[in-house]
Amino acid sequence: MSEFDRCTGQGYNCTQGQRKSKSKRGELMNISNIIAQMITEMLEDNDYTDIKRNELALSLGCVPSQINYVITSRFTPEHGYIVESRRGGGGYIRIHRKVPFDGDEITQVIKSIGDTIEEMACRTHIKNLLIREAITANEADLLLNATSENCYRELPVKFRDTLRASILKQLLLTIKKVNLNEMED
Amino acid sequence: MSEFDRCTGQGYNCTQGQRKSKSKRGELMNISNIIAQMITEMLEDNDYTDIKRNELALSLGCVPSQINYVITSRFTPEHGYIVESRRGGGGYIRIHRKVPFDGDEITQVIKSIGDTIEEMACRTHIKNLLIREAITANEADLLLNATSENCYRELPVKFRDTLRASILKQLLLTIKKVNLNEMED
DNA sequence: TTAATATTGACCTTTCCTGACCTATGAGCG
DNA sequence: CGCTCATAGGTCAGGAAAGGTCAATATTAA
Repeated sequence: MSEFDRCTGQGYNCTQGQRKSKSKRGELMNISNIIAQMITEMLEDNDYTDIKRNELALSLGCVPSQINYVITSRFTPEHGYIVESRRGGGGYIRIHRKVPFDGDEITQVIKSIGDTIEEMACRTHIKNLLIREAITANEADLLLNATSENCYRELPVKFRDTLRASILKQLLLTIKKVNLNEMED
Repeated sequence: MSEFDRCTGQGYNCTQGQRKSKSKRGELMNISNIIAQMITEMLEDNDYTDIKRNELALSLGCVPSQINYVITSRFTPEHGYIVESRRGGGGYIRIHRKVPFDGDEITQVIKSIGDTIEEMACRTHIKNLLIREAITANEADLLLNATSENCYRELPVKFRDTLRASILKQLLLTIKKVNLNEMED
């Protein structure tokens, strides 16, 4: 079972205040899973959901930073989510509906990229996507430039492949989302 | 806190986006946003609009200086606005919608970006380019995501703004090139 | 036991809101 | 004309209201 699969279960089961009960599928219902499920449910019928970090933490009886933990560990681009936020009065965390991961080329590439990727491997992925017409020539051009070693000159070598992977995944997910939106029109 | 208290999350109330709402993101309506929206609406049909600071503040139930706050934080030249004002009897604040310059806007932005740029300044540039129709909504989306702090998490803080600047410039160049190619078709 | 996950709290940054005090303009008066 | 005062808008520092980061610890899974 992948890490991702763990937070897609049915309704959470936290009846009698037992700190760690198990749901039907046997997932440990710790607070992180409960938070993840709440968010997942909120996203069922909406393009995005805004959460108020402090309020949610209060209502769940956890510290606010745990919300961040859940988001950074389970609502990542690899999982198909795009997250934005604002601080200050009236701040929020906005989580966009999961971009469906249905086995298309873009998804496969995103999933296959680990935490790091070299420039060459990156180019290969992009060219493949172009050949298979999963992305347009313009999109390929953007991706190639955004992940080109050129951009990373200022950065110590050891960070380059990490950043490249991160940006590539984020951009691919955005392209996919944009494509889906256009198909709906 | 008792163990029991931990599982009381169901009642949590959040604001949610409309499914398939493409136009406006549901902005949180604090007073600053209301003021900003009022000004924006007043500018929809006019090149400029005059506001009376004290009157407006009174009618909105906020202190006059909050009007200044909104103007200096959201109606800056970077956002595409020019503001003038007069004090004394019959004073006013006049907000102009900036006349689009006819040169190449993308180039101007690239030039204005130094070696580093923060996420917020970056967003402002991108939104401004979008407003001026120098880039498309999809391109803006890509740019926003490629420069989102999310991508740079793994990097030591000191490199983030440098890399962001580098990537933003590179992407803008690519977009510009693509635009030129398309004009030739 | 060891590695991965989860939880917590101290401290930080951004955004919003407020009020005290400052500056400019114009009208009226001596 | 020059002074004064009422009527505007301007500035700034401080506090409040959010969310973010990080590293230490605790718990669970392998």
